[in-house]
Amino acid sequence: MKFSIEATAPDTRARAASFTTAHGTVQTPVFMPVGTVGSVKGVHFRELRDDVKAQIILGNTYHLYLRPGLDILAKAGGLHKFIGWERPILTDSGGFQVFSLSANRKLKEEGAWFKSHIDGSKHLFTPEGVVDIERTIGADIMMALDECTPGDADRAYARKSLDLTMRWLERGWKRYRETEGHYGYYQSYFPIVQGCVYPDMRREAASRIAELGADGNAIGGLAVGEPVEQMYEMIDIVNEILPEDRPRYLMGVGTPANILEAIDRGVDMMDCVMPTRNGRNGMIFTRNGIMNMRNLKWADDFSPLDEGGPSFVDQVYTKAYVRHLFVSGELLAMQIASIHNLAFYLWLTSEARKHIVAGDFASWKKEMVVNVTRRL
RNA sequence: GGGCGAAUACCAGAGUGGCCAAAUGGGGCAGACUGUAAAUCUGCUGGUUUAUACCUUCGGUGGUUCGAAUCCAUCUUCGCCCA
Repeated sequence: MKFSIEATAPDTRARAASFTTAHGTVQTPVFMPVGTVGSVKGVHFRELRDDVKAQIILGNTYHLYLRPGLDILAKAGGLHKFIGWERPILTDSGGFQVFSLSANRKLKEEGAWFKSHIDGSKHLFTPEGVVDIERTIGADIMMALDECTPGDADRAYARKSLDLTMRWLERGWKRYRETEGHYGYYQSYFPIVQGCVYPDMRREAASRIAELGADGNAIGGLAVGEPVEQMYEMIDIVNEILPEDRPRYLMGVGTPANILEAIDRGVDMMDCVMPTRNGRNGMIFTRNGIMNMRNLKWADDFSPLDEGGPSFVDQVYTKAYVRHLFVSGELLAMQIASIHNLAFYLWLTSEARKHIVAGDFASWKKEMVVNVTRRL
């Protein structure tokens, strides 16, 4: 994977860069829409590409493995062909499901046993097996299998969890190095720094991962219950160590303000379900603040959803109409909100990039964090 | 003209002497959501700025009773049936 830095912002770790995969080049900082089961919920690819301007999207190994299953994905020629998305795809390993489906899984040295949420069947996810699955999916960026440690874990648990994640990483990395893509193109493999909220563990994990020399490196296990200031502290600590000449991916984060703070601390890639999930639930993020579209106050507000916003839905639809759609439970409400929020997130990261290049990122960020946090 | 039945909070609809400010559903209002088991979940929804507290409510009026949404009388309205 080719990674090149075009500019760095003074007094911060923020940088404008780009990396190139077999399915194209991605300009960073970048927000990556989440398409767990091979679909960014409610958003057509034409909208995703032309309106949202998504450069790369996520898929999920656990979900895709269960459905449609590897046979179908292999027959289709990989996920890109199956879903009709020609740009880069990153797959999460199932490590987050170790966290979010904790009631339905059991961790062993060999790997993570899951009880399928669909039919109750049992499945073993090993670090090696996950590489194999991600090879079959054909993701441009494959994530290592990890345990996403809860943010409130005590030291003892975090220690045990990190050690397991690191042992899994060695195994997954080995399998990655011994195998090749099934479809004739190169795939990257990103390790994930864990260590909960403990600086020493984070440093240790980051150091060991830095030595691996992977195409890019990820920070996981954040925004999972710990205070936001602790999250920022961990990002700082880890990014001090992770190599500067490789993309850094902060997994699963976050709010618009989180994203700006992460970029400030040297993060290049981010993903989160927030713009789509919260969008479906009526929340609209804008550069002027956050709106709950179900609120009565929008009932007769006929101004555009987000005047001057980056998406066509921002100009075409009024707040009053979008509120009406949400209150009425219309599908269109969720589509509009998802398109808007994703377009806003992508706008936010591309705007951050512009200001990094222009050299005024720090002041722009400071003001923008206040704006995007406001409740309208 | 006669007979029967029904009237409960924004709506629908339980409740048939005290545990009823009144089930449940809908609607309404607000909140949550961070590598998606989420078009989901949680609160509130008579008034008193807080309430395990008080006040006002179950078509109207008048009774019975220590106590009535619940029993009695009567009126009103609506529905069904017979003329």
